[in-house]
Amino acid sequence: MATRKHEKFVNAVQEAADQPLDQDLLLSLVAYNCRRAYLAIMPLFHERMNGYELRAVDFSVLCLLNANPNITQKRLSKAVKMSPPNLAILLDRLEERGLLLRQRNPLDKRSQTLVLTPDGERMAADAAQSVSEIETKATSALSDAERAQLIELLQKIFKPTRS
Amino acid sequence: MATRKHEKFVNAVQEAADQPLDQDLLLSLVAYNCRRAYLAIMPLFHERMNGYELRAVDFSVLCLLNANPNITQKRLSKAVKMSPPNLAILLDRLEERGLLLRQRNPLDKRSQTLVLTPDGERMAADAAQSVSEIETKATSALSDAERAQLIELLQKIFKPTRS
DNA sequence: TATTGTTATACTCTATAACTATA
DNA sequence: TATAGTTATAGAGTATAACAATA
Repeated sequence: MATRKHEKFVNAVQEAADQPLDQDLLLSLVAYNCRRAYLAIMPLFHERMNGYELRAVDFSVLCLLNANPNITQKRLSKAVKMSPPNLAILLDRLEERGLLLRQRNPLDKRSQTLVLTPDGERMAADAAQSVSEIETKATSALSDAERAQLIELLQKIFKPTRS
Repeated sequence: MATRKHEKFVNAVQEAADQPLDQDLLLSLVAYNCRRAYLAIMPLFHERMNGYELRAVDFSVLCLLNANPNITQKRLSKAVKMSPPNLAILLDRLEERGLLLRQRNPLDKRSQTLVLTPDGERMAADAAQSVSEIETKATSALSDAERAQLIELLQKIFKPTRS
């Protein structure tokens, strides 16, 4: 009967509403947990980086250029996994803000080399300090040893094993 | 002199080109490593999920509805961290494909409850099996114990500590 | 002919405002 | 009045094709 069926449905809906959400399958997947942890940290990151008007990629670029002055856009593009067209406009913005300089590569005039300006270096250092504080806060549930091990395990996934 | 300065620049560029990229700072950040590991796994995921015509979110939705039949869109929306407008069109697509059913909630006619169809359940099960295989492959550099510990450490970051 | 970087453009994702129907 | 869901739309992020300059 339709009423019988409907009664069953009402019960099922009521039970679903009372039950806590079962996420066991997703929570057993490494990728899903990586994403969740990342999404948990990033709001703190964004909040702090707003003060510098930097997005995550912008921060990555500043860090890489600070540690690797005079590399080409090509190498930077590969490092930040950003396509050359999209990197170009990111660099336009940072250059307009006086944070970096594009110079024609004297060894191969097709390419351009990148260096931070003194302002860029200062911002890279300041932002890195802030990010380090955020990291500590965001991973406060972990001991130093756990944090180190977490990073080691994550790197096993994406770092090529030299053997 | 300009030539002297230029010579220095040429040397700096040459040296930068010879040097391997220094990414130490970024690699010391948990969030960065989470993202890198995630990005390393996802291409495998996408490749396999193309066979089912499912994106990551679609897979999450199928998993959650399989484990939690008859929950409302509201609860699902929160679980997958997707805004109601965006979830609506995702559900439209899955419903059109005959994978799920939207039913008016008899206990509160403003809301709708969601259930997978038999086809939806089958696809959820098949896709979950595939994803489990991908996970094994993508994390093959880790022992079972390491994999379990990695997940535990990640969850410490985003799971609320009940204390 | 191949490569670096740019411009233009399209596509996907995500976010927000305004509406409807129920409560 | 407030809430669940939808529609419409705008914005950010990402991807691709075509071009200029150089190798």
